[in-house]
Order: sequence, then C-alpha cells, then structure tokens
Amino acid sequence: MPPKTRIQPPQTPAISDAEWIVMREFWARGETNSAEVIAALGKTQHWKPPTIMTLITRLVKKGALGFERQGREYRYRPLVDEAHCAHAVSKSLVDRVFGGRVAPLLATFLDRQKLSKKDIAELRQMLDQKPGGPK
Amino acid sequence: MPPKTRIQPPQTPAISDAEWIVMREFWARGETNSAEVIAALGKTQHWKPPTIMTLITRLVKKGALGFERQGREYRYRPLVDEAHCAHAVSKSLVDRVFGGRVAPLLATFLDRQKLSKKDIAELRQMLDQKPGGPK
DNA sequence: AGTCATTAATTACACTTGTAGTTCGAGTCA
DNA sequence: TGACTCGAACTACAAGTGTAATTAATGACT
Repeated sequence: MPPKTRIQPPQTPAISDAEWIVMREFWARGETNSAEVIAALGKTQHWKPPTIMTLITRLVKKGALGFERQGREYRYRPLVDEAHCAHAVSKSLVDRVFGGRVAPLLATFLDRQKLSKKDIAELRQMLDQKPGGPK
Repeated sequence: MPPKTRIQPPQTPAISDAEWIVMREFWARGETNSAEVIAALGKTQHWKPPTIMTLITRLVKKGALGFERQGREYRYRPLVDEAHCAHAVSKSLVDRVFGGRVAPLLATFLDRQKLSKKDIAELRQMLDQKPGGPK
C-alpha cells in the first residue's frame, strides 16, 4: 500500500478588498439573492447596484460564490470557507509585513490602538488555552 | 485662543504587496543604494533588476522613499515609518476581514497554524504587560 | 578622448481592481 | 398580449499592479 498522502487544503481564490466586503455579506447570510446584499451594501458602502453586481459576478468567476437560478432570480452562496480565507489573507499579510511572525502583528494593535479591557481579556483567554498557559 | 487641534498622524502611502517587500529591504538598511536591494531581492524573489527599479521608482513617486544623488548613484531612504505603515495595513485588514476585531485575527493563527512555544510565550508576555494582567 | 560599465529613466504590456452605465432577457401584471 | 419591472449580463474606463525590456545618461577606466 502506498503511504497515505496528506490532504491539502484547497487554494483560496484571490479576493480583492472590495470583494471581501461582498463576501462577508454572503457569509453572514449563507445563501441569499443579490437584492438583499445590494440593499445592505448600498447603505454601508454607498455603492451603486451595478458595482455590487460586478463584484458578485467576479466572485462567481473566481469560484468564491456559486448560484442557483430560481425563476429569474439567482440565489448565491459561498463556495469557500470564511475562516479558511481569513487565515490565508492574514498569513499573507504577516509573511509580507512582519516576516512571518505573529507577535509583531499583535504588538502593533497593543501599541497603537486603544483596545478595550474586554478585548484584552478575550485575547488573554485564548492564549491561556494553549499549552503552558494557566488553566 | 482657538482650541488646540489634535495632530493627525500622516497618511500612509498605499504600498502594494510587491512594494512592501521592497520597502522592508530599505527599512532594514535605513539608507542604501539600489544595487544592494537588487542583489538581495534577486536572490529571495527572483526578480529581474528592472522589476525592482520600477518598484523603487513607484515608491519614490508615492512618497514612501526619498533619495539623494551621490555621483551617478542614488542613495534611497524610507520617508515613512515602518511600524506606522504596518499598523495601517494591519488595521485595514482587520476592519475588512474581521469587522474591526483583533481577537478573531489572533484566533486564526492560534487555530490554524503551529505556533512555537516561544511564540506563544511572547504573545502572552505582551498581554501580561497590559492593565489587568499578571505582573 | 574614447570606450565601457553601471545606474536610472523610459517604455511596454497584460492583468487586476474599483466603480458604474447600458442592454438584454425573463417574469409579472393589467 | 403588450407593457413594465426587475435581475443579470455586457460593456466601459481609468487607475493600479506585477513583471520586465530598452534606452539614455553619467561616471570610471584605459
């Protein structure tokens, strides 16, 4: 028997900044039509509908969104995992900006932003759950 | 007397991914000539010299790098602060991908990457130095 | 002074991205 | 059935980005 090959995580499509904002609307809803996302983003981003439709169409082409027709309407749903994509883009930033190290990334927020006590506690709790941390 | 206006930090130029890699070489050296950066990046990135010269020239145009002529040679130096730019680009990512929250950013590394004990300890130490942490 | 090598400037090109207008096709309504 | 509305498709354009070749200018060397 040949050795069991390691299953590689699928490559994430290259999602641009504007496309990220669109994807987050679909991830938040699971599956929805374009009108709903257009209504939401029209408010928060002040994009015109054709702008958002373009971004949706490009995401479909990239394989990040899929769709099913229902009458004349399309129902779109994400084809990629949010957490997986979030990690990929975060890792890319850390590699490029911080030489692959996570500590300086965290430091930039601790040193240059006002994080709430709750945020700090939350971060601390996360680390406490790692080996070597208090229980 | 009018109230003292708050001094805003300078806007950071929009530095692209490839340009980041170039900037980090100049930040690491403080001031240097193009040949040195070209030699370094030729090895690590396998870029041809004209590619790197283009990126340098664009960074000069963006205000991220300045230069002084010495004979026919230019000595370049960064005009923007690395930590400041790193924070700006990191914050932009967190806002776009994590809705402005730092905890999910850290979680993505804790959950999806193998961080060394040393890394974890370093992160923990940072947080310990924040109010409410053990001394 | 002429030649050569080096450095920066200029040019190129394809692709990506942000933003949006216009057209087409299908469903709905009177 | 025709008109209208809506949703997607198509089109547009400017700017930005990645990658690199070519040309021009300047200093160094013989």
